[in-house]
Amino acid sequence: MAPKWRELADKLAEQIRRGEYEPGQRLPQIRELVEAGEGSKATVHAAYKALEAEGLVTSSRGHGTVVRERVPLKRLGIARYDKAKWRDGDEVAFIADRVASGRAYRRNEQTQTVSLVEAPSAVAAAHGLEAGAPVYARARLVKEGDQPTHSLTSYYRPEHVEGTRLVDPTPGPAGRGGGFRVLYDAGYEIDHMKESLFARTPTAEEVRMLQLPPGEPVVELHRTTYTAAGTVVEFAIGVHAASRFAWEYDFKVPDSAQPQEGQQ
Amino acid sequence: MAPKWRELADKLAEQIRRGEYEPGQRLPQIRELVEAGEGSKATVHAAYKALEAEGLVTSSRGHGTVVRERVPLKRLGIARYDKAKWRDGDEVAFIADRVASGRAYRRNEQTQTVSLVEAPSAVAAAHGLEAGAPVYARARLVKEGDQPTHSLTSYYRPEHVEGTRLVDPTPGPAGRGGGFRVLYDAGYEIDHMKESLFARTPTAEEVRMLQLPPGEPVVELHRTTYTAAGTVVEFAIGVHAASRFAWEYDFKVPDSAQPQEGQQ
DNA sequence: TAGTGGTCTAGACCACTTC
DNA sequence: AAGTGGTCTAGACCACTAA
Repeated sequence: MAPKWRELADKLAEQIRRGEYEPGQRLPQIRELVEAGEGSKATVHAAYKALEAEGLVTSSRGHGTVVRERVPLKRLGIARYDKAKWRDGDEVAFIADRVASGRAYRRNEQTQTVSLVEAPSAVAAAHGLEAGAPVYARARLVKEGDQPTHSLTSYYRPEHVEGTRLVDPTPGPAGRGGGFRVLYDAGYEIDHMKESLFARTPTAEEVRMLQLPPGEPVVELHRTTYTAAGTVVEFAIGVHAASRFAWEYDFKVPDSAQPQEGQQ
Repeated sequence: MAPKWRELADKLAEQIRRGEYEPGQRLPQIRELVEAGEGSKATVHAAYKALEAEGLVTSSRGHGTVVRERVPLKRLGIARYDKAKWRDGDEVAFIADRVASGRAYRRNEQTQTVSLVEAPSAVAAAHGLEAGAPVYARARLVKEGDQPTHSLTSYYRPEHVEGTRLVDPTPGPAGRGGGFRVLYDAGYEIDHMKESLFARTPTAEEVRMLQLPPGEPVVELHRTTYTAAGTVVEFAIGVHAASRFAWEYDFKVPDSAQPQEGQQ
């Protein structure tokens, strides 16, 4: 026998899925359900909290508990890194995702801080440095309108970026073409990348910064960018609200018994 | 001012991170903290529940609340699909991950059911069929020892697999080489793939089936497999416990102004 | 100011594990 | 049987939102 709060949550979830409560609509007030005999206030509250953790509703004091909109995922393919965008065009590289998906660019949708820090171990490993070696960290919080969608922190070796716009701590994108363009102009043309992804529950700090609904997981993306010579010129860590993105990769089925073939 | 339960949870989380409580060790009993003046039982319980949702501890009745082990992520690269493994070798394709990471193969670590179903919309879209068209669904639950790690359901078009071992509903891997080998023998050699990933909170059913700790997210993987001619021969949906996997992809930075180059 | 969800208490009782 | 976390109640009070 499931606990009472679980049964109530399941009942409400079922009603939401059947469309009896539509996105944007309010669920019954907690006190109403208490009077209707669904349990004490704490019990009903536990059920509402479960629904919130499962991403079905959001609650706010003074307003009520409303059914969440189901926003379609933004699909991120590797085309967002197309050299033509940042090398030849006017686009700012790290808003390429948005451009690719047809959203308008608005100013000040990104805040940025640049600082010289001691490399955390993952960063040091990617750059082939010892832990604690000095690296430049360029952290930005990317928003879509008022809504933060992800944070992205790039780490650079000082000898690659000192004297460039990248270490100029002016808010906003690093000028035309963004960070990849700056590296290109400095003689470091990016050539290939490795992306590594995993999901986890957010820290309390991330919940605050990304304005995550309770229970929403995050996807952490580690991106290592190499020149043709194999030098790592950027290692970036992104933290994304899970419900807003999907990642897509195309590749040939490898065959270690055959020479490498062209990329899909 | 954060709620009392949040402050207590943060205090304990900090102690865990500092190593004052080591993995496997018990946290203080709820009643102890109540007596120590940390709040009422409900308050302390709320803090413990938050720690559990954040993946730091697991609680069980009669036993206590223990700090979780931090198991290293299994890294999944595309090498796990290497043709040499399933075409030439003895390995069963869908245990290739395990073999690659040095784990022994044990029998009966996989249950399997095969059935003819009406294609859900995502499946129909991938195969270029109309929703509701008949497809074979081969569902398995992959375990490592007693611990389920992910479920994987493959969808095939009937004309590709009828008469093969794939539609023989015997539990266990589909014989030497697994599903890709069966398709190969039937004249459908796989050539390239598309993988699409996103994270979400699990359904109640998935929590049960994958034995997920409360609050643990899942990663859903959609894998589309093509022949060289571009025919989709398999579309698979995997549901993975988030804390156990990371995915890795290598790729060239695309350049739409240049001809395609070799794959990294 | 009225109405909403959120927190907190004190205590009873339940369900599971371990001995 | 003893000890653990989990559920539940009844009610007080707090914090935020909207009219």
